[in-house]
Amino acid sequence: MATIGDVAREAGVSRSTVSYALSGKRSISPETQERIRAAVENLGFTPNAGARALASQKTMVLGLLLHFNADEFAPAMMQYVMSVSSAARERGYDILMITEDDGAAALRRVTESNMVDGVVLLDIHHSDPRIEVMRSARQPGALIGLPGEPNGLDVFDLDFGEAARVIVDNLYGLGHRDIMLLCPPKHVFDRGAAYTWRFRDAAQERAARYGIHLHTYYGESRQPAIQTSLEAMLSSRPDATALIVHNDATIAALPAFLSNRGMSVPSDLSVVSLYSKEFGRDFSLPYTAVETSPGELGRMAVERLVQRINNPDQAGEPLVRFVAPELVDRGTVR
Amino acid sequence: MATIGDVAREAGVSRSTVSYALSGKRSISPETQERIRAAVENLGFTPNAGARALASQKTMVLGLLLHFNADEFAPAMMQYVMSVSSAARERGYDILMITEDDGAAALRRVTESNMVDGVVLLDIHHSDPRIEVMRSARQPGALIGLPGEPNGLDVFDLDFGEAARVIVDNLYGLGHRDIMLLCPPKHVFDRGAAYTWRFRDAAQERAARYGIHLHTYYGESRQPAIQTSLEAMLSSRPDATALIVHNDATIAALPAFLSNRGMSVPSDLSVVSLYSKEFGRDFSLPYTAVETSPGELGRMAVERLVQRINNPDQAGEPLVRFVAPELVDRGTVR
DNA sequence: TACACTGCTCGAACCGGTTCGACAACGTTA
DNA sequence: TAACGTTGTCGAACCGGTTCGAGCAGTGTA
Repeated sequence: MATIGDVAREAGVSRSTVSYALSGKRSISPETQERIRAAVENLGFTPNAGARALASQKTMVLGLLLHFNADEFAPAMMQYVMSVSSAARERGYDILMITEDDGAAALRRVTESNMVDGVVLLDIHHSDPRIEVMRSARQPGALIGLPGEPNGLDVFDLDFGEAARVIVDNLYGLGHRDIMLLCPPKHVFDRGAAYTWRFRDAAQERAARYGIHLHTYYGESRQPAIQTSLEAMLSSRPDATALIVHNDATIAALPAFLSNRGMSVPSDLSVVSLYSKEFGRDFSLPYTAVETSPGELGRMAVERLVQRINNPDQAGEPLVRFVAPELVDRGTVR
Repeated sequence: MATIGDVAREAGVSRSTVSYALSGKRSISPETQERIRAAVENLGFTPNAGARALASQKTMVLGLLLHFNADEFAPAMMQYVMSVSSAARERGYDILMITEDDGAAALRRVTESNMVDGVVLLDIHHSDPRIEVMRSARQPGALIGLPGEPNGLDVFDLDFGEAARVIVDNLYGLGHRDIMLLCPPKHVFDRGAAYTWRFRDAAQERAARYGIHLHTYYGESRQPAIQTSLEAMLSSRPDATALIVHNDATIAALPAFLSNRGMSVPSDLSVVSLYSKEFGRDFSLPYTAVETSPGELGRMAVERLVQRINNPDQAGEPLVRFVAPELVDRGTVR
C-alpha cells in the first residue's frame, strides 16, 4: 500500500509538501502540484484513515445510535437511518451504526476511543442514560427525539403535542364527538418514550376542552396481539366515529384488519394516523396522517452536528427544534 | 483525554508495559497489573482507536455495503442490516454502514483508506462492479447474494433454485395445474439481480417438467402500480388456482388487496411466497412461505469474515454456501 | 562458581499522516 | 544596496498506540 512517503519520493519532494498539496493549506507551485498529482495517481495513493485521524483529530465518521428493541418497529426506524446516512455522506461523513442493547456503554466506547466526530442519537427516552454520556463527551451530539432534559444537546423532533392538536381540531371541526385514540404499547410509555406522552396528553387535553369523548387505548407491537387488541377496542366502542392511531405496528396492520372485519374507511369509521410518506408507501397505507418527516429530521440533525464539529465555539446555544406537523389529507376522515 | 502515557506515569511503569498489561501479550507481575488497572480506572483511559488502528493494522470495524435503491424494499433490506450488525458486535466489531449510490467507489474508499478490517456486501448483482474492487482489496469480503462470478470471495445465499422447486413440487403435489408466478419488477431482472433469475428459471423448468401451466408476471415496487399490476394479473387468469409471489413490496400489500377484492385465501386462491419470519410479522403476513433466513445469512457472513481476518492464510478456499429453503406452512396452500 | 533459563520490564522504533517554524530564493520598495 | 515581504519547500516534532530486542534479577542446574 502506498503511503505519503512513497508519493513524496516518487514526486521528488518532502512528505509535508505532499500533505500541503493535497490539503491545500499552503500554496504549492503548479509544477510541484502536478508532479504530486501524477505520483498519487501512479501509486494509487489513498490516505490511511487511522493515521489521518490520529494526526488531525478528525475521523470524518458520525456515530448513529439506535436500538432494535423487540418493541421498536424496525421499518419505521429505518426511515431515520436512511436519512441520517445520506445526509452524512453528502457532507463527507461515513456512518458508524451502533445497535447495542447497552446504548450508554456503547456511546462511551465510541466517543472515548475517538472513533467518531459526532453522534446522532435515535429513539430518545425521557431520562435517557445516553444523554449524560453524550454531554460529557468531547464530541457534539444531536438527539432525534425530545428527552425530559436535553442537557445542552441539540434536539430535533416532530412537535407531537401540536400534531395531536391538529388531529383533534380537525376531527372536531368535522363533527366527531366520540373518538378512539390508539397509543403505543403501555410498556413503551413506561419505558419513558416521551413522545408518546406528549401526543396522548395533548390529545386528551384538547378533547377535554372541546367536550369530546376521547377513549384512550394502548396497542401492541406484535401480531397476533395487535389483532386481538384492535378487536377488543372496536367492540368496546361501537359508537365511536373516528380512530386516531399513534402506533406504527398497528397502523401497518390496520388495512387488512378493517377489511377482514368488513369495515370501510371513512364510511364506517374515520381514521387518522401519524407516519411518513415512505412508511405509508411501504405499507400501502391509505390514511390521512400527520407527516412525521424522518428525512427532514435526519438532515437537520446531521447539518447541525457538522456545523458544531467545524465550529466548536461559535455554534451557539443548544437548539431545540420542532418540525411542524403537517396533516396530509388522504380522504379517510370525514 | 488520558493517553497510555498518562497511565504509564500514574502507574510508574513504561508505556510498553501498560500496553502489554492491557493486551496480555506478555506476562506482567500481579502487582504491576493491579497498579495499571487502578491507573486506567482512575484516569478513565480508553485507547485511541485511530492510534491503535495505525499501529496494529486492525480497526475492529466491518464495512456493510448496501443500496437503498428506490426499487429495493427497505424493510426487507433491514433484516440483513440488523443481523449483520448484531453478529458483528458479538465478535467485537463495529459496523460502518455505507449506502452510497456508487458502491464500487465507496468500497474502494473504505478499503484503501483502511477504515475497515473486512466488508459484507448486500444486494449482489450478477456482474457486480463491487466484486472486482473487493477482490483486489487487502481486506476479506463476504457476499450475501450469489453473483455470476464470485471471483474468490465467500458467498452466502438462500438456494433460490431449490426454493422454487420446493414450492412448485408442493403445489403440484396438492393438485395445482394452473399457477401464477409474480416475480420482482422487470427492471430488477435487467439490473442483474441474479436471485430473481434463479428463482424464476427453476420454477419454470420444474413446471414444464410436470406439465403445469405456469404464468409468469413481473410486479412493481411501488404503490399504486402494485395494485394495478395485481388487478391485471388476477383478471387475466381467472382459472389459476395458486399464486407464487416472489416480490417483497407486493407480498406486503397483498393481504389488503385480496381482502378488498373479496378473495379468500386459500379457498379462492392458494398463496405461497418467500419472506423471513420477521418480515412476515412486521407486515402481518399470513402466507405459507419459504423462510429467507436473513439472520442466519448475516451471521454466517460475519463469522466467516472474522475467521478470515484472524487467519488470513489458513482460512481455506473461498466458500459458496447456500441456506436450504424451508417451507413454513401457514395454511394458505391447499 | 559458572551458567542457563525464566519472568518481568524498559527503551526505541515504527505505523502514516499533519503541522509548525525555519529558510532559501525572489521580487519590491526605501 | 540594504531591508523587507512573499512564495514554495523542507525537516522535525507530534498524534497515541504496538512490538521488538535487550537487560536485569532471581532461581535452578552442572
